[in-house]
Amino acid sequence: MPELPEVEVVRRGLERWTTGRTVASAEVLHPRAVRRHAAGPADFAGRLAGRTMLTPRRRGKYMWLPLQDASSREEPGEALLAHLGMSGQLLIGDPERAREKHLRVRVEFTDGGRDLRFVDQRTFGHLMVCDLVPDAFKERDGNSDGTGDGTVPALVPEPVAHIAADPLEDAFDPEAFYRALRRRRTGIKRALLDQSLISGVGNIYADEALWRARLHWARPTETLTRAEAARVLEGAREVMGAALAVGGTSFDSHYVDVNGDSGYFERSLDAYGRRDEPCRRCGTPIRRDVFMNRSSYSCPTCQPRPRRARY
DNA sequence: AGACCAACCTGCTGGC
DNA sequence: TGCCAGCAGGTTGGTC
Repeated sequence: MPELPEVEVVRRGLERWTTGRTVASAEVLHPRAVRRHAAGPADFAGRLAGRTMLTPRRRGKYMWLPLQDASSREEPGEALLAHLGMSGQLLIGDPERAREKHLRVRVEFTDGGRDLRFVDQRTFGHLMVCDLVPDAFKERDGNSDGTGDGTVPALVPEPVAHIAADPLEDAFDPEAFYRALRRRRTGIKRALLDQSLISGVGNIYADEALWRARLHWARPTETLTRAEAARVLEGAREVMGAALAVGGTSFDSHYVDVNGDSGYFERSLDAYGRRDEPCRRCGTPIRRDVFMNRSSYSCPTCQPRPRRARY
């Protein structure tokens, strides 16, 4: 699914509903949902039982809940890590309600209240319990990413360590991003989707950021000027911030918050999904190109194809 | 090292 | 009606 805004919507819901609650038991209904948990489903469930969930964090499209032993005050060394993939949902609700068709993992709490469910039709998403390791960006601080208490987490889950900061974190370094772009020999959209360069941006918001920056998706990264790179970054920040403010983008019932409610940003999209509809700047019909077996939407007038294109 | 693609899944839609 | 191709917001592991 879900790109940064949609994941952040879910993170905020979890913050409200799971923080400080202790797990009674976890049930894995589909082993593929925890395939990245190397020790297997039983170990996954065993590591959750008796642990207390602390304030959820997020970087890019990953989110995680630090796990504290109920009897301990020590800093958490492990976290429940979640990636929603293409169709994953984390839902909070009455534990007695019917089981969803694609329910993969269910977590019950010692207070007997609302349970936490991982529902995922396509099973590209996953959950795992993993170690927290030092954050490559920890020397930076004072962020305002809206993901917590105003400080960059000193620790991140091991699988998150290899991805870059996301553009809504203060830990994100625009100058390093620009240098990385210039070093690459690829197209700007491919670079935007590369989570090791910038995290949180997916197919929708890449197209939206490029539309705002008036750049074609196949523009070679090594030819970007500093000003153009800044425009893309600013476009990404603005569009993801605006989407977050209205609950994210929901084309269908997959992309919902922890209560199952959809966001409203679809109507504000300027490029994505608007094939043949008029560009909101110049009126030219938006075109759709196939690239990497996925769609790219752009305005032929505002975003002319570069002479030297990179795919 | 960096670039690129196929693979991993289920379900829905549109064309024939 | 059935069947099949195409499409869907992501990441990885492998090849070159």
